[in-house]
Amino acid sequence: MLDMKTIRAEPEAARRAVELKGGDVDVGELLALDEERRGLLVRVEELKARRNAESKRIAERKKAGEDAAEAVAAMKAVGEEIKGLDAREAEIEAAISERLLRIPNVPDATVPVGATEDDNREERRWGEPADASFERRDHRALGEALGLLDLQAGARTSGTGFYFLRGAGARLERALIAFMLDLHVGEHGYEEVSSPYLVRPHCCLGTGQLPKFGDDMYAVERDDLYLIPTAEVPLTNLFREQRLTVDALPIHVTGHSPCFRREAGSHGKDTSGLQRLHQFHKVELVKLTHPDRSMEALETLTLEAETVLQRLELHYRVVTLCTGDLGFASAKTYDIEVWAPAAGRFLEVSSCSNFLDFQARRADIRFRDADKKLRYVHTLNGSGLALPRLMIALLETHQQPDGSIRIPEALRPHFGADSIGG
RNA sequence: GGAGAGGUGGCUGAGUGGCUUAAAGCGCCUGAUUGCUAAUCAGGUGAGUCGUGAUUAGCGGCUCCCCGGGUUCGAAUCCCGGCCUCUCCGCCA
Repeated sequence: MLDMKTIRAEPEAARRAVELKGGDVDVGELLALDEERRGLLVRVEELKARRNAESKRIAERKKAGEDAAEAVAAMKAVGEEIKGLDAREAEIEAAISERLLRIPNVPDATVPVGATEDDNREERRWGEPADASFERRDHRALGEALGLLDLQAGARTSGTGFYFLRGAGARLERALIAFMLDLHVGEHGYEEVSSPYLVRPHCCLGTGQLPKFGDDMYAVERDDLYLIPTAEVPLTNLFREQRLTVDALPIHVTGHSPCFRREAGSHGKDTSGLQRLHQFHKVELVKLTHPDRSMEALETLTLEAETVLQRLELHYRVVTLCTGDLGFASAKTYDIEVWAPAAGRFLEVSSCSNFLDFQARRADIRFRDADKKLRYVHTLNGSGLALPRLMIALLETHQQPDGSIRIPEALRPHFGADSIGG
């Protein structure tokens, strides 16, 4: 969340964030509430100062054996007045924080202004689209022909949006997860973390899924837990309420988890096959950095995610999300989109974001800087990468004219073979 | 699920209504001293917020001892409710 002091000093930034990201908070009203609260504070704190001083005098007088009944009665009245003002102040404060939690993060100055994904800015492309020397089958046809994928069975057990992988399909998923984790741990210096998949509500508040996006998550109401929509939630909250030392930064953690998403309201759009699912696997990258270094950390984070695609010999591009497409908590986001030859389009496999101190403020993650001051860290995360769409691209790109799938060199040690169906 | 114990600053840990302005220790910072990455001594060292002020200073107030209520002139301390942690038992992959 944004700091009330910052909003007070620069209300235009908050207004801009609300407007560009389609928020529903009235910043003017928020400022008025803040004004009222501060006025109230001045009054009530003055009363409390009087009460404190007078109570001390009462204690002294009682010790000296003097009568203090009159002062006690007067302070009783002051106490009542304080109670009333305190209650009013608490009400206003609750109204303020409710609004603060719903104000989105301010887009970074380098983020293109725009409404939809059409306004995103392409930064670069890597590799070439697969050659068109033969008719490419899509991942559904390939998955069916090779016995890798069973969507009908997923629908029967759990509904649409769930899938079974079988045989080499399941093995491919496992190999990709292991490959990515080994890459990030071995070459990019991340600590591997295995985390809970169910979390308490305050964790979702910390990373920004709550209060605005509760409908997007599966809730286990009986136990007041949410199924994680991404490992970002536990991996970031691993550090909640921590006081880190400056030399502990940057912190790099990676982990694999299933991700659960209700995808409410997104039916019918690009949902074919493995494109959009209620449950999928993902390897996540999370960084905590010094505030001065988060923007450069976003660049390396994105490159680290890109490395996965390069090693897997997959064509991709990187785009900067425009203001309207930018997530609630993010100040700047790069999407990595992999080319799916049969689908004939780029599929998002990673979203790399810098949240600045937006999440750190909510989750209360601070560090002691060189000057001994406590400051909020900056948090970043990115997929490294999401499995189903990665598998779509891999199957469709590396299919051979004979119907088999070539396993890219880098993946073979983990997969244990150089092709599927070859 | 049952029984018990407990939640106090960066950490350990005292504190059963006003002498707490939270002891002491550790850690950290500054200085002194000793001819050498150590020892000793002295001093300092929490967070949030409001006001004032101001090149991020300084000064003053208020709040904060898990959270929320209550009692009281006054609560870390007493009462009620909740959350969490630990130990043992039970159950269990």
